[in-house]
Amino acid sequence: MSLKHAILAAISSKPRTGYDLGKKIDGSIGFFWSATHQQIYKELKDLELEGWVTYRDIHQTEKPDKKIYRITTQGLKALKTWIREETVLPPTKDSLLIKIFAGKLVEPQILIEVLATQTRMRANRLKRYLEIEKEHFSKIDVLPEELQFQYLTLRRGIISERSWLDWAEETRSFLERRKSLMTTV
Amino acid sequence: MSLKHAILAAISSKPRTGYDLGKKIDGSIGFFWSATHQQIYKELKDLELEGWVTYRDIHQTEKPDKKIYRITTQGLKALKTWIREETVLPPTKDSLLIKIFAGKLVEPQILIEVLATQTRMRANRLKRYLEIEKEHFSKIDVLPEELQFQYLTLRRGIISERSWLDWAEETRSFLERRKSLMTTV
DNA sequence: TGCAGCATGTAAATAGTTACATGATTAT
DNA sequence: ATAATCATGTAACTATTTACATGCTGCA
Repeated sequence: MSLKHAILAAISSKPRTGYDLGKKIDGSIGFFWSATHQQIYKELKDLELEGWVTYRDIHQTEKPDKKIYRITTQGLKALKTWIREETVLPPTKDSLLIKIFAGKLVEPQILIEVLATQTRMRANRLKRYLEIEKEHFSKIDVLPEELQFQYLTLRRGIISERSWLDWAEETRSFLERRKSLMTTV
Repeated sequence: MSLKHAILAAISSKPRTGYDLGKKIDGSIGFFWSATHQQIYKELKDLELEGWVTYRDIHQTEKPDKKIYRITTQGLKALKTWIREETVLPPTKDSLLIKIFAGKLVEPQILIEVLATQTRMRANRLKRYLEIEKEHFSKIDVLPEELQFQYLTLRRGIISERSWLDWAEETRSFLERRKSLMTTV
């Protein structure tokens, strides 16, 4: 699929190690793709065989040696070509929605708790995103070009978490209403 | 993963064929899980071996024979148990965001077009959702219980498509600004 | 002493996609 | 004639997850 391209995009602005890519923090791959380190190492190996990336071995004494990967001219070309190709809508896969859908099978309180836990996680994520926005992207028009694009992907995260929380509030109030209906009858 | 549970949830309210589940229209599996028919047929077979669903062969003369699957008592129990278990946040995987992230590699016009195409698709999806809302869920409080829960998942779809479109507008205006900057200089 | 962070991987299993296959009916 | 709809599947491949593995450094 496009883990390949996610990696290419992430190292196109700045060479990185597989370990860095796996950490998913900062303005890297994490905003748009999730992958385990095992998968990333494998993909980097494949990308190297394909000639789309190269790496340099860095020997370290205090820490394990590492490989810094950079994109090649061919890799850059492949990435640019891919950008012009058709973009599919990401598939929907959300197990919380399965639970909500089947919600009448359990007591309202159960769903309220499930939703509350997810809300906490989403709210934390939003908070993290807003901190990144404040720290790194407050003066958007004087930012280097590639950071401006990275900011657009961060904005996607912020907007989408906010709207998730809106839905959660709507849903919570429905569940609370239902709960009180069931206990008063 | 949870295709199993998505199927259980979908047939818990009403027995269905694999074909029905694969169509993803209406108030079924499509709001929260996407899967090809091949995968669904395989999963149904596994679910049957596990004793979580049973099916009846329906012989038809005008159309191919079919199997109607229904959830078993064990299946229902398994589904209820699963609802109480920890819910993970769905992984982010959006190839459009990869393209935006690497946006400075191509001319602004390219990205504008890529975004416009996705916007059209998302707007259509939203329109479809709003039509379903109007047709099936306008009088929410007199709806049978399970439909109320289905409506919550539809609301998720509506809210999330709307917020996507908000972000797209923000992004489009950024790209247009950038485009005009590049052509005037 | 024990755990977190750095850094890289192999192996096995599960999940998901793509290609191929069949065959009747109904609508254009 | 051609395509779409109904309906179910197998086979091959690719993508992803989970479990296991190593070893050093610095901190509590």
